[in-house]
Amino acid sequence: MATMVDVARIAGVSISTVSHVLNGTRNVERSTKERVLAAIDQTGYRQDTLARAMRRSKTDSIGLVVSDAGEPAFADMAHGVETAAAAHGLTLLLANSAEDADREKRAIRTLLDRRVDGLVLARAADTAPDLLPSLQNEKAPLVLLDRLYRDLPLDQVGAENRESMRTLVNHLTRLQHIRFAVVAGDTRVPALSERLDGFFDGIRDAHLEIANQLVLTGTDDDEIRALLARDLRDSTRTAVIACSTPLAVAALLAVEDAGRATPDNVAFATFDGFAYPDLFRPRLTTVRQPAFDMGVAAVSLLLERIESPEGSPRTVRLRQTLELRESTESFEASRIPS
Amino acid sequence: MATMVDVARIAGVSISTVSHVLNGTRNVERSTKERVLAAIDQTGYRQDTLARAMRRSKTDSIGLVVSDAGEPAFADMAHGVETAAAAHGLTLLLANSAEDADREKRAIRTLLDRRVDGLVLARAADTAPDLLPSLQNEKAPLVLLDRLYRDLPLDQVGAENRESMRTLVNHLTRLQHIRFAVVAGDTRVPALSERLDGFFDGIRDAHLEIANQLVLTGTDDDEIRALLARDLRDSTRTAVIACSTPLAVAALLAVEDAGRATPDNVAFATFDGFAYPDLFRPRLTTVRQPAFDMGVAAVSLLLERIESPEGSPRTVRLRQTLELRESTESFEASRIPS
DNA sequence: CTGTTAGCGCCTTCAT
DNA sequence: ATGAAGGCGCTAACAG
Repeated sequence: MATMVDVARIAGVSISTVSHVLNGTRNVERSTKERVLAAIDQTGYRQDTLARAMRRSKTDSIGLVVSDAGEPAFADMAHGVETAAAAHGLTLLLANSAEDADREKRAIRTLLDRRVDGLVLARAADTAPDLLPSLQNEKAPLVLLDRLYRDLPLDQVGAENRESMRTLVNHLTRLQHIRFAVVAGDTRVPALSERLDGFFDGIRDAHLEIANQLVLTGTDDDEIRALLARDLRDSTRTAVIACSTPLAVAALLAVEDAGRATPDNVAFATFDGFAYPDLFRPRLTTVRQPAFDMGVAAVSLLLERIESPEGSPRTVRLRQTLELRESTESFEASRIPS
Repeated sequence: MATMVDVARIAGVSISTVSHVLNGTRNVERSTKERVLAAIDQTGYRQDTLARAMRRSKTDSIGLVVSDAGEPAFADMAHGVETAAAAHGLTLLLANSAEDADREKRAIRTLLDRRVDGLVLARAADTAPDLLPSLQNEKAPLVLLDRLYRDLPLDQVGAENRESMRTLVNHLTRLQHIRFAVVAGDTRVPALSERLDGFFDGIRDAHLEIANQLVLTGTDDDEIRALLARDLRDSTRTAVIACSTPLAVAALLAVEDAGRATPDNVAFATFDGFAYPDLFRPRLTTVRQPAFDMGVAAVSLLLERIESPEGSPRTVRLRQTLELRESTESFEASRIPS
C-alpha cells in the first residue's frame, strides 16, 4: 500500500504538501497540486483512515446499535440513519444486539473502540439502563431511538405512543366496541407503558368501564397467549389490540387457539405490524411509526450534540400514523346504528 | 482518557511491561503484573484499538455487507456470521447496502478503510461484478454469501438451489400438477438461474411438456405480476412457484388479481419466504435456506483464507429444506387417484 | 524479568 | 507557497 511518503517522493514535494492538497487545508500552487494529484493517481494511494483518526481523534463516522435488524421498523430506522449520515458526509457503522443485553454491551464497546464520533442506540434491551450512565462519560455522545428512558437526561427520539393509542381506541369505540383486550407486554418498557396509558385515555373518553377491559402485561408471551385465548373463548370480547409486533404474534395465535376469526367476529389492531401489510391476511389495522424519519431525527440530534456537548438534552416525539385495514372493518358495517 | 504511559507511571514500570501484561505476550513477575493491573483498574485505562491496529496492521475484526438486513434470511445470516465471529474472538462490523450498488460500494470501502481483516459479502447487487475484481487486490480476503458468481475464483457459500427446486417440483408433480408457472425473475442472478434449471429438471423427471409451462423472467416485477395474472385468469394452470421473496410478493398479488385463491384452486410455493410463516395466510410451502449456518460457514471460509491466502478458492453449498404447508395441500386431497 | 526505542501513517504548528 | 519535525498510543525488536 502506498503511503503519503511515496506520493510525496514521486511528486517531488514534502508530505506536508501532500496532506494539504488532500484535505484542502491550505493553498498550494496549481502546478504542484497537479503533480501531487498525478502521483496519487499513479500510486493508487488512499488515505489511511486509522492513522488519520488517531491523529485527529475524530473519525467522521457514527455508530448505530439496533436490537433486531430483522424487524421492518428497525430496518427502516437504520435506513433513515444511514441516509442522514451519508448526507452529512458521515459513514455509518452498524452493530446488532439481537435483543441480548450482553451482546448489546459488546456492540456498543466495539463501536466506541472504533472511535465513532457519536452513537445511536435503537431499542436498548431492558438491561441497558444500568449501562447507560457509564456511557455518559464517554466522549462520544449518545442518542436513544425508539425505546426511551424517561429518567435520564439524554437526547432521545421516539413516537407519540400515548396519543396514537388514544386515537386508535377512539376509532374503535366509535365503531361500538366496548369490551377490549389490550396486550401490553412488558410495561417496564416506556413505549409499552405509554401505549397502555393511551388505552386508558381512550376508554375514559368513551366513558367505558375499565373493569370490563382485559389488560395483559408481562414478559411471557406464551402465558399471554394462553390467557388471551381462554378469555376469547369464554367472553364476548370484540376487539384485541397488540402493542408490538411480537405481542401481535402471540395475540394472533391466541385468536386462532380460541377458534375466533378476524375480522369476522373479533376486531384486531396492532402497533408496528408486519412486513408486507397488504399481503398479510387478514390485513391488519396498524399503528405505524415513522421509522425512517425517526432515524433521520436521531442523526440530527446527534450532530447537534457533537457540535455543542453542553446544551440541555432534547426529546423528540414523532407522530405515528393509523393505517386502517380490514381487521377492524367488519364491525363497522354490522354494528353502527344506521 | 488514560494511556499506557499513565498506567506505567502509576505502576512504576515501563510502558513496554504494560503492553506485555495486556497482551500476555511475555512473562512478567506476578507482583509487577498485579501492580500494573491495579493501575489499569485505577485509571480506567482501556486499549486504544486504533493505535493498536495501526501498529499491528490487524484489527481482529471482520466486516459484513448485506443488501437488505430487513429480509429474514439476511437477518439470520447476519446472526450466524456474528455468532461465529464472536466465537473466534472477532468483532463484527456491519454495513447495509440497501440493494443499491453505489451504497454497497461505499459500504465495502468503509469497512476496508476500517481495516477489517476480512469481508463477507451477502447478496451483492447485480452491479457488483465489475467491482469484485478490484477487491481481489485488497489485503483483506473476501467471501461471497448467498449470491454467488460462477466465473470468479472466490470463496463462496450458497445453497443447493437446483437440487431444492427439483425436489419441490417432484413433490408437486407427484400431486398431479402438470401445468406450472415459475416466476424466475432476473436469471442473471446465479441463484435464480440455478432454481430455474432445477425447475426444468423436475419437469423432465415427470416427462411433462416444457411448452406447457409458463416461465416468467425479467427484472420488472410489475410486468411479471401482470403477465402472471393474465395467464391465471385464462389458463387452467394449477401451480405457481416463486423463486424469491420479492417475486412471491408479485406472484401472490397476481393470484389475487386473477381472482384465484390459494390453495383452493391454485397451489403456491416459494423460495426464502416470509417472516412468521405460520402466521402468514395462506401458510406458504417454502424452500428455506439454512441461513444461520451459511453465515457460520462463511466465517469459517474467511478464517481459513486469512490463515492461508494462497489456497485455491472453495465453494460451499448447503442443503435447503422444503417446508410443506397448506398452500400446496388442497390438490393432494382432491386429485390424487385413490 | 524488565526497559529503551524505533516506527505505524498521518496532521499540524512553526519556520522559512 | 512550501518544508521540517513532533507527536497521536501502541507493539516489537533489541538490550540489558
